[in-house]
Amino acid sequence: MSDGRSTSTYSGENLLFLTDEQLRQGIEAMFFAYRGFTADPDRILADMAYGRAHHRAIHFIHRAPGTTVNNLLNILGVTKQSLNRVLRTLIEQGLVISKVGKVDKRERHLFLTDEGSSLEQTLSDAQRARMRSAFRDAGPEAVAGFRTVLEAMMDTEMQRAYTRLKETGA
Amino acid sequence: MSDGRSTSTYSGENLLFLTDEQLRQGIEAMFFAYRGFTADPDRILADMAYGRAHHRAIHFIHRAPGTTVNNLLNILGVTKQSLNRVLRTLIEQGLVISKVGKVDKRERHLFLTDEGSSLEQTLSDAQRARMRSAFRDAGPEAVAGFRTVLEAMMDTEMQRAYTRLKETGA
DNA sequence: CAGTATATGTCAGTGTTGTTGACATTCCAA
DNA sequence: TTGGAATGTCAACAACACTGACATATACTG
Repeated sequence: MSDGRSTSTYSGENLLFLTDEQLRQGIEAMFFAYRGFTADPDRILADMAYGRAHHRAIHFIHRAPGTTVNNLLNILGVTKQSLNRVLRTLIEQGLVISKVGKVDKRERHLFLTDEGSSLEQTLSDAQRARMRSAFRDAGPEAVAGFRTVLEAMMDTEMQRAYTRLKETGA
Repeated sequence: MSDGRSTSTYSGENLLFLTDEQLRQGIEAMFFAYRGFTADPDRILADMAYGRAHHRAIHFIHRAPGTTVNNLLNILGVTKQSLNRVLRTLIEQGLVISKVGKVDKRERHLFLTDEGSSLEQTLSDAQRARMRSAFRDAGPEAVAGFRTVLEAMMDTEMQRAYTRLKETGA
C-alpha cells in the first residue's frame, strides 16, 4: 500500500527522501540511535538498584520540581501503579521526597533531595556528553533538522508536553 | 574524537546549539519521539500474543533473509536466551522458519513465512506511515540533518551494523 | 584421530518495568 | 451530607531482559 504511492502521488516535486527505502533507513537509524542514547546512563544505573524508569522519573522531577504524581504520569506515559513502584524506592532510598499538597491534600508534590540531585547530575552529564558530541559532529543545521523531524514524529499530546517543558526551561 | 576539527571549525562562531539547555531539549525530544515511533506497532501487537521484541526480530529477518541466529543477536544486542525465547514462539506459530546451514551445519538461517511476511508488512506499514508524515512535514533538509545526528549518536559497532544494512538495501 | 572451539538451544533463577484490580483518602458539588 | 471523581497506594501478574550452567552438533587444528 505504501509502495510506489509516495513517489507517484507527489510526482513533479523531488520527493526521493520519502521512498520506502529512505523511510526504512530512518526507522533503523532511530532504533540504533536510541540504543546509544540510553547506553551511558544504563551503564551507570546497572551497578545500582535502579533502572531506566528511575532515570526518567529523576529527570523530570529535576526538570519540574514540585510536580505532582499525576503530572509525572502524563509525561512518562505509564500507569500510576508502575510509576508508584519506582517512586516508592526512590523515596525509601532518600533520593526523592514527596510533600502533601497544601491546597489539595490528595496531591503529592515531588522534589529531589541533595542525593537525588547528585545522581541526576551524574546521569545527565553522561547523556549530555554523547548528545553534545553528536551535535558537534553534525553541526547546527543538522541539529535543527533533527529536532524538527523528532517533533513531527511525536504524538500530539507528547508534543504539547515537550513544548511546555521547552518553554519552562528556556 | 573528532573534537579537534569540529571545535576549530566552529570556534569563534555561534555555538549556542551546544548549550546544556539545547542538549536537554534534544534529550527530551528523543524520549518523546521514540514513544511515538513505537506507538503504532505496539498497538497492533498488543492484541496478539507478541510484543516489541517479536517486532524487532521480524523486522531484521525480513531485512536480511537467511540471517543466522548469531548475526541477529549482534544486531539486536540481546542475549541468545532472550532472543531464543522470541524465536521459539515465532517458529512455533509458523511466522519464521529456521533452516540448517548448507555450508556450516551448526548455523540456522532464518526466514519469514508468508504469514510472517504479512505481519511484517502490517507492522512496517504502520511505522512507515508515521515516519513518512514526519519526514514530509519536516522536509528533505531536516531529514538529512535528522539522519546525520542519529548516526553520530550511535555506538561505533551499531554504526557499522546500520551502514551494512543501509548498503544492502540501497 | 583427539582435543578444542564455535553455533545453537535449553533450563532455572532473578530483576526491572510494564499491566490490571482492589482499595483508601480527599475533594467537590448536588 | 452524601455520592462521585480525583489522587495515590498495595498486591499480583506478565513481558522481556539478564546470568549461569549445561547439552548437542559441527568445525577446525595439531
